[in-house]
Amino acid sequence: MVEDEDALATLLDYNLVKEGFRVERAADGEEALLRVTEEPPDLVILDWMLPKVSGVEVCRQLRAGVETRRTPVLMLTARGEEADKVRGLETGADDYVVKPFAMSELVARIRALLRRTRPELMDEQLEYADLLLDRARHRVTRGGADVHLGPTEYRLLDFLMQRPGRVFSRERLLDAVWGANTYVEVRTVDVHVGRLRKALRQPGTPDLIRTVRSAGYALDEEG
Amino acid sequence: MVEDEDALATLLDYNLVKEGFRVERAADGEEALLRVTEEPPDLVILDWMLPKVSGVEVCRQLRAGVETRRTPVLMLTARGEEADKVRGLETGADDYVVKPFAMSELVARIRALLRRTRPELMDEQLEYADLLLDRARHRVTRGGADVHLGPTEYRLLDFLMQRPGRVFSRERLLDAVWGANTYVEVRTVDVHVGRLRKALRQPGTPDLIRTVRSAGYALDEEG
DNA sequence: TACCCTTGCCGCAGAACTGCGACAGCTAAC
DNA sequence: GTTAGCTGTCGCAGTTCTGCGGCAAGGGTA
Repeated sequence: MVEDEDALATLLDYNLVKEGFRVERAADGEEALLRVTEEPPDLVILDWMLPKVSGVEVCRQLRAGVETRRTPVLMLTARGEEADKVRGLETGADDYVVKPFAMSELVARIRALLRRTRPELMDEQLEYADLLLDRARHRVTRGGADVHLGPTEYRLLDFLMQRPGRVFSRERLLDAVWGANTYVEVRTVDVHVGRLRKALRQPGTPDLIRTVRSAGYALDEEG
Repeated sequence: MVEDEDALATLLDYNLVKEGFRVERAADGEEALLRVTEEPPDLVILDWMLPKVSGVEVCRQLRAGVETRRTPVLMLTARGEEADKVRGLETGADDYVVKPFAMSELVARIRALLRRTRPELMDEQLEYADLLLDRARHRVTRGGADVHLGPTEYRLLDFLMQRPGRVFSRERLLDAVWGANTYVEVRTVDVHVGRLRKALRQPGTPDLIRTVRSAGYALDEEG
């Protein structure tokens, strides 16, 4: 999200996180361009009016970059404020929302955009080994058998299943699963990993969570 | 990092270390120039305003030195404080950040700069001979076979693989792998090199670590 | 060849790290 | 108001990892 107005940024962040998105904010166009190459996001929400580098310019540069060419961009504009131009989408944005807007509309448009451009992100099902996580039904099964998880364990597993094999530090997991601004003891991650393990445990099947000493955890067989 | 203000220096140190960087601090320009030739860093963070020798002058001298000519420099400036000059980059800095800044921006810029100048430092995978170190997965394989390493051996190998063939003194390895401010017996390096050797050892394959008598060790096939 | 410096490696005690059970506070539903 | 289900912490125990002393072997030199 590229938004210079703090109040709106906070509001967006709060609501999007609630909707299950992970949000990174840049306060101006310059920072945005930098961070985008640093860690390419799945979608960019871009305010039209920005300090330093305008939203339009940011968009243009995103379209010019090899890495970022296909990153979907959703523009935020004030009513009347060049709305027609944006409507023409000559800026290269994939969609736009006119301020003030209903949060539900924004979320709907984000979802639509992601579904169009990155269908795999919106997958209703995540799969790894004999694990299956059904987002729509909010259900997890292992080898066909139902697995009951608490909300936190569910989110933890969802996150791990997005990038199997990759090791995440406890801090990273806290950010991703608990949210960036939560004050929670780091070791708590251990406990929830433990609970997840226990819930997934079935006789004769291997532990799918690998502990990497002094580094973190990964969804991965064989340790 | 060259920064005279203790509070800021501490803050930077804390955050950069948290991001996985190794940080050395010099409190003024004179000390900076001394330390830089002594042990060339991968990147220099340089405050514009410094006692004794100004940041600009330090930068100029860095550019003049043979060893340090290509070292990336990131300048810290206060708003307005000659910001335009810096922007023009006539100082020779590769990038700059205006105080006050968000830590995330600084980190992003550091990463971007390093990726540009020293891509091998940021690689996700390091490779040498039949050795493969996957940073994301935190896994090491030799000839396809998994190798189990303790945390220290892992870091040691990571460091050696960044510059294969180059010889590092025990002191240098202590700094790089254990951290700058650790009090550890120098000979301890021997022990960990030994353990690393043992872990990497496989029947029929050569020892990839070369001992250079009275100098140190290198990742290198015996020659 | 004899001597001195350097390195490899073994074994150990202490430190560090992780898994797990226990527990109290909290929330939401009944 | 009660209860069942979750959460976040703590403390403990078991395991792994570390750093170091010591000694023998290896290398280089006079």
